[in-house]
Amino acid sequence: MSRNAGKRDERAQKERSHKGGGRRPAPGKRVTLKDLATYLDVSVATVSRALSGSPQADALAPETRARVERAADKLNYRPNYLAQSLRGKRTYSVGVLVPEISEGYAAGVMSGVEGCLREEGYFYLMVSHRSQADHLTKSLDLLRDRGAEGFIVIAAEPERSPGVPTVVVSGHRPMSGLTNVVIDHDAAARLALEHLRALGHHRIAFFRGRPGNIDADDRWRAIGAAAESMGIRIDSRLVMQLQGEAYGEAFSPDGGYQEGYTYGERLLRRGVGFSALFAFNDISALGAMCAFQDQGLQVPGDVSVLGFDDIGSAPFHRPSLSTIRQPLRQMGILAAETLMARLKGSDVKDVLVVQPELRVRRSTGRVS
Amino acid sequence: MSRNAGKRDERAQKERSHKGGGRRPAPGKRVTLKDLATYLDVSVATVSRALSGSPQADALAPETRARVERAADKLNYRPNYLAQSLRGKRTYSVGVLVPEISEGYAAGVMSGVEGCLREEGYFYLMVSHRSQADHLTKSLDLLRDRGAEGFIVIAAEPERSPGVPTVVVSGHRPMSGLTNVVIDHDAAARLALEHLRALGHHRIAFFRGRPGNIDADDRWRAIGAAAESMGIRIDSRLVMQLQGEAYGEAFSPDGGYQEGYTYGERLLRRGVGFSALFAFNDISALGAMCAFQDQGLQVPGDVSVLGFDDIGSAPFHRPSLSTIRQPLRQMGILAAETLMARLKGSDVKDVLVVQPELRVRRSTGRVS
DNA sequence: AGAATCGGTGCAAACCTTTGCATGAGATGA
DNA sequence: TCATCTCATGCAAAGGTTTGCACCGATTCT
Repeated sequence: MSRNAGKRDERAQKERSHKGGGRRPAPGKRVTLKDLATYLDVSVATVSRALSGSPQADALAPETRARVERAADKLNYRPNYLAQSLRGKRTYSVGVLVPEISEGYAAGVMSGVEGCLREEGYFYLMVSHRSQADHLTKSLDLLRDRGAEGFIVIAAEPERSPGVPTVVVSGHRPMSGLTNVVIDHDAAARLALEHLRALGHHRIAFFRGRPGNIDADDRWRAIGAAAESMGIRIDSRLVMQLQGEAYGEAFSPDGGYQEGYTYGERLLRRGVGFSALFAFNDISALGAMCAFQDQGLQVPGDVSVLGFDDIGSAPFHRPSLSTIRQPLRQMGILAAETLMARLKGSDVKDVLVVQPELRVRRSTGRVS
Repeated sequence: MSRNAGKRDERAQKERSHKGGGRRPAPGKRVTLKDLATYLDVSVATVSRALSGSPQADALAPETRARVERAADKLNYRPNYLAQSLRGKRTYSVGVLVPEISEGYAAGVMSGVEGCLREEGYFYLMVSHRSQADHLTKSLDLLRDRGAEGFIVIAAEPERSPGVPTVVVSGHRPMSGLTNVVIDHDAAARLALEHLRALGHHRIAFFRGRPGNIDADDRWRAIGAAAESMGIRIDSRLVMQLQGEAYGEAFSPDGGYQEGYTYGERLLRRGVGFSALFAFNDISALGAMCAFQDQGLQVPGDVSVLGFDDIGSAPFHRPSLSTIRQPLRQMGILAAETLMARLKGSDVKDVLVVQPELRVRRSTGRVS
């Protein structure tokens, strides 16, 4: 059983002809360092060092190293990730928490996150929190148990600081060891209201985000502030509070459109005049736009509609949708980069603000 | 150093008052089985068994078990996933390969996959393959190294059988140890063409899927077969081949709309008359619809447009889009369930066929 | 009373890798 | 020729868990 030393020549021959001397491992199983070691008749330590690429490798005889590399290649050795991580205490994976996997906002952000993480050699475990706080908390624990070195949380706010570096996209609540990436809501509100005012709108209707939504309150506050500073009066009868049942048992991605449609109709039925609607997001804006059109109104002739987000289909509705663009992908990139920096121990800002942009299309027009 | 037996009473007292006797582990580090064992003055084996929930646990004295459970609770023990997996050779995670994370088709399927996997206690590692075969192959290897017990591949086809149970959504190529979930393309083609013929359309234009698309060839074949059997002639001048640069360096989710728009215009410029368009998917259909409208045509008065997929916004365009519905979410559920079954060793079908549905809305109408 | 049985625990190996320290052989210098 | 140094490699522990087997004391049967 014990390794017998001083068999260099014989061993070398074995390797060349590999006629079962240092017998090849059983076919089904994965090749381990030990397999390689017995095959080459060296110690596992040597094999590990040869393959590690670490400074330790330089201490080895170049020839040995080459032999090991050849063998590893030939036997198709693949390091055991679990063992490596267990030993090294690194997993190179992070957890990503999204509201719902097929949700537009999250998907946009993720398109940025994904590329960045991959470049850094990180993998991610994804879980949807469905905008439920307890769900989120539990998932964070589960993922940390699972070795997540950090988190990116999208459109939700952790109750308490997770034990590891974390970036929250659209987070507002400051917390230690955590970075919030937020859009400048005040700028967004100003952009929107100034655009509408420039077109002559005074009586503006609003869709407020549903209560659980992470952006809802802040944005609404910003709208209030901007309106006040611009001398625009907000008529509470023209403010519709979205409910967003979308995350219930039977989530359906088109729920948002339907809700916009419903609230659009309801708005008209109130009989309070308005010439423009500033919706909470594009989806509800588009739903409302359909409702208006179905009631025989012209958009933007009779009523202008302004969305928020700038989803992919916005230019391809008729009329095309004017909206406040959120640079979702860029926010994702920013989040991922920041998390990587945090993981490397660089210290980073506690809050990163990105700027919205006004996209003027055809759904907003001069008041008639 | 060796554990001294026969200290029951003393030990019990320690536990109650835990005045540092079985000293609590250092605060910063995670609590391990060993910590628990020294704290309680039993062996790690016992602690493991008490917490394992396995049949072994029944062999323990109920009192011991309760003591361990209390302690685990008090010290907030969390099992080390890496160690468990290393030992047990189970990781309870699977790999999911999507074309692009924010892509509509994949997102729809994922919404089904996600819920099912979570219920079974599985996590998933997601990677996007960007429709590139080499990318896919490498990712499969990487994920397998990472402990993925199985794969769900969406909208791509592995070159060779991955070593582990796999389900391919929209896969066509049969392979050992692999299940394909496909839509019934023949039924879809018949549904579409019969609908259009019933409305009096004879001259029908088509968008073919871009070359790399996994469904493109099969669907086109099915369309050809259906047309032939129905005596409908396909004019090659009315067939546009989408290119789908969407997955290039600068992927943008709205690329598909733009492409549909472009090809819609091009179709008109050819000057070959047609009364209906059957597009490869909803996105390109909607793009084309905009192009037609911008050229002053009425949809469906002058030309009918039929999509494929039934994306969430389809009912909320004007006119609302008639389309062949693909039950994406259901396909995702099916895929996940099948993978779970495979992992449990049940034997499952090699191919699962789901049925498309015709959704008649307002973009298709009687030929004038 | 002695033997067989059984219930409750502990020991130690195994999973695979990494790495500090030790060891051995050969080379160099005095 | 012997001590010293260097270079290449091996030993063994550690990381945390699970589990087959062995063990010990107590009960039960004859």
